[in-house]
Amino acid sequence: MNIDDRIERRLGHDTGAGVLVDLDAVSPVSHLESPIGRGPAIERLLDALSPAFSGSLPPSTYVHGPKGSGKSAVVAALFSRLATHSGPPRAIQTSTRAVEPTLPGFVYVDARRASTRFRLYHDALAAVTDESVPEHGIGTDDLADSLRNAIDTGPDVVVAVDHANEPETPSAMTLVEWLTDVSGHIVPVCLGRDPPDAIEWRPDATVAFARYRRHVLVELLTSRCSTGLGRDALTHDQVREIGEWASGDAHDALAAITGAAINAERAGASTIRPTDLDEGIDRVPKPSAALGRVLALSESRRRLLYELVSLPDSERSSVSVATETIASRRTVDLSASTVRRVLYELADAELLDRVTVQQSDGKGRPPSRLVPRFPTLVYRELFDRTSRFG
DNA sequence: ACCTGGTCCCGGGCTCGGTTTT
DNA sequence: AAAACCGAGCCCGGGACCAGGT
Repeated sequence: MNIDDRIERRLGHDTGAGVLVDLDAVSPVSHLESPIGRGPAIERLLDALSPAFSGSLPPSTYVHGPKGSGKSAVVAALFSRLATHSGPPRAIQTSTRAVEPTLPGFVYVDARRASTRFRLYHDALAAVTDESVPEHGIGTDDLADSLRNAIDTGPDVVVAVDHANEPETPSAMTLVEWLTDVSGHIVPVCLGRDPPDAIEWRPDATVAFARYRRHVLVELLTSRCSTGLGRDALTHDQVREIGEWASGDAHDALAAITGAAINAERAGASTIRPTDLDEGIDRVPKPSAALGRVLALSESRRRLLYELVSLPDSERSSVSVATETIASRRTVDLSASTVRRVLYELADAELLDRVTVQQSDGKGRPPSRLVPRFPTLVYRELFDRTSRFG
């Protein structure tokens, strides 16, 4: 038993009696195999894809709706299930008897991790072949050729690309062009927050997601808490309070609950106390960026944000002060000038807010305070947990 | 005029798969 | 077969320049 395990045990992580039993079960960044309360939306998606079940190609489709409305959860779960029903990869294709019409392949990729042509082709190819795909050292066009070969020799492929039109991801239009440039046998399905008339791309079909209705969100939260938290860690009234506060955004609601549970856990409490809940809610800014966006950043940027949210307010009072202290940290190996540039980039990407302070000491343009725009408590915990293993 | 904060851009170097040479 | 080399994408560093204040 190593030291971390011992500490974990003292923290009650593996006793089963703790407040936070399974972080993944309540975390806003993990999705269930069977999403809760989105039956009608799943039906509408299946309606749109229905030509695939009778042997023809489904239309290109744009799935849209606000943050935390279940788009990713539903499409990821649905595509992963559909993939098990579509014909197995080419090798066995010839020996299978076609009892039912051959379904196209179904592939889900996340534009947050595949924001360049190279990465998009890489992830799509990795999903349709068993062979390993090089991460570096090969040209984008070579990768496109490999993808074309893989697709044109088998059944058509429906590729869902999640998180289009975010600050650090390409537009749906661009993603679709990248895919259709490779092969005419790819049907694109894009997911995004912008309404259909606000984007350039003209899909054949659209599927809209609405915010969770209050009682559906409460049902969702109750279900996830039942597996993720200790028994009676959260009262029904508390769940309702969160549901009320989150106004239909499952991401924010789960982030608040997870934060509250982390807080209670650290304090050694046996249930989530009102102060824990307040703290959990307090550490989810509104509006909040999706935690998944932060986690998709490169290692160096995640490290930088971790250091930033760990700073006391006084050291975040201006970009230059924050730059100086972060750059001097031993765990950060970026130069001060890069830290500064990245902080401005993150603010531009709306992961940080720059709040200009009006204090007239000194000359020059007044500095601005940096305020994180994502769930900081949960972020710190997730960062701590993942960085524990090298 | 002067100062500091903020934006934008690009050259260079790093890593790593593929290719050529030894 | 091994080693040297090449070129791909991507990240870092930093400088030029613009914006907004005294």
